[in-house]
Amino acid sequence: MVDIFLPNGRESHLEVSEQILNVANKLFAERGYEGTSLSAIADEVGIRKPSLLYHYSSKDTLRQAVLARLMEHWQSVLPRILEAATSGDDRFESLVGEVVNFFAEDLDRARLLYREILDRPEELRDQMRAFLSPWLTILADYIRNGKQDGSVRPDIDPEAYILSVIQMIVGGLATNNVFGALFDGTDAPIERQAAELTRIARASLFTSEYLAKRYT
Amino acid sequence: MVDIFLPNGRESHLEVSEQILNVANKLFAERGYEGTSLSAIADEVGIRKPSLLYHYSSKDTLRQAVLARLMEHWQSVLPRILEAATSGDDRFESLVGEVVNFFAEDLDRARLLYREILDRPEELRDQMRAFLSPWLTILADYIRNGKQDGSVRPDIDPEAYILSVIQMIVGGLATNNVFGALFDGTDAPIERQAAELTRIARASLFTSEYLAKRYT
DNA sequence: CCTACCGATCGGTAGG
DNA sequence: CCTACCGATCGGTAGG
Repeated sequence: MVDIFLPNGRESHLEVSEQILNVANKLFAERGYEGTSLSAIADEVGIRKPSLLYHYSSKDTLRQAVLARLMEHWQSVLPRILEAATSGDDRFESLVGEVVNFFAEDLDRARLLYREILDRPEELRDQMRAFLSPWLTILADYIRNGKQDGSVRPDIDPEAYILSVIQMIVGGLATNNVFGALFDGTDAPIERQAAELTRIARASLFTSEYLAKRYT
Repeated sequence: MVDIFLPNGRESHLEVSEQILNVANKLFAERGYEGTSLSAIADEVGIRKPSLLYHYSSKDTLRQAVLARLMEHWQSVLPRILEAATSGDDRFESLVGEVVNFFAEDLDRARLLYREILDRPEELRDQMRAFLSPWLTILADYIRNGKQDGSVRPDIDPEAYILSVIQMIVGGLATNNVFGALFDGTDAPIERQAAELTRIARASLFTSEYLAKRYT
């Protein structure tokens, strides 16, 4: 824990093990796990590969640490997200907005998560179950209640809807630099895509009667 | 071009270069480009690595050939898709259905495409522009017309909507084995997810007035 | 935190 | 289509 200028030019006031985590997160997201060497990570941190292996005893250990930190971060914002979903005036916008913000504020989160899903589906399926199931159930029940009182469309498939919307948000942001580049203009495609994602999620959830009452 | 039993047990009646393409497509989709060695591909085909390099002079050449074949295949079904989009009675279902079918009939297509987008965004952005722009323009105009006659929701962002739906379909199918496993039951999650994706796309596009007239 | 080093595997070539 | 082989790089270890 020293304040020095690193070879890469950035001043550091972070523990080395945390710097390693940050660099690994970035490179794994950009180039993938198999496409990133331990030397490349060590270089960008400003240490040698054996020094890296002192902090994380293997490449797989480092990968798990990066993924675990993402999941912990996600869990730390979960209470706020769930509160947004079940109270307040514009709860739907708040809910989707919180999820969008979490991934939009660091697109590498979306890219890393998507890569892990493609690389290790069995492991991620278990992780997603652990970190998503609690509020998947809550939200699905919430949607079913909405069907009863007529605010939610009757032909919706609650679980499939929620998972599709999550996937649409994460995937849409992870691929924003490709799909967003197909827009006419060249300006601010993230906000534009995020806005349309929110609109799609809202319009496909609520009945027009409810929307007319709420949003006019 | 001989009919023999390969070491891997599958009878072959394909040109070797086509077998290589098939195996490479599968392994690139499953493990990624960096996670797949030329030896692994050659082994599964039943030849040696230098023989593979006779057909494709480098690993990158092979990657480009795999991607090119996917794009050509996509272009070959494009006319049918565009026809479905602009004629017939239930044109919307046909359009989305064709896109869903293309990727659902071989999930490795979706996985490969998504991996390429993450691995090489600049290259894929150009490819997507070439293979998507022609009908992105057509469909966007079509949606704008729908705004005029009241069949399409006025607050839609045509380009962002189309690209979001494409991403939702490709991403939803590429990650189906992970997200689909979170459903209650264990049966047929692809059809269930595909059905909900179609519903979301439809409900977020049309006005309720138009849907009431069309689907009752 | 480092230097020095390990066996294994990588993409690719020579030559037939 | 093969065997034999190349330099480079991989993840990881020994030892300080």
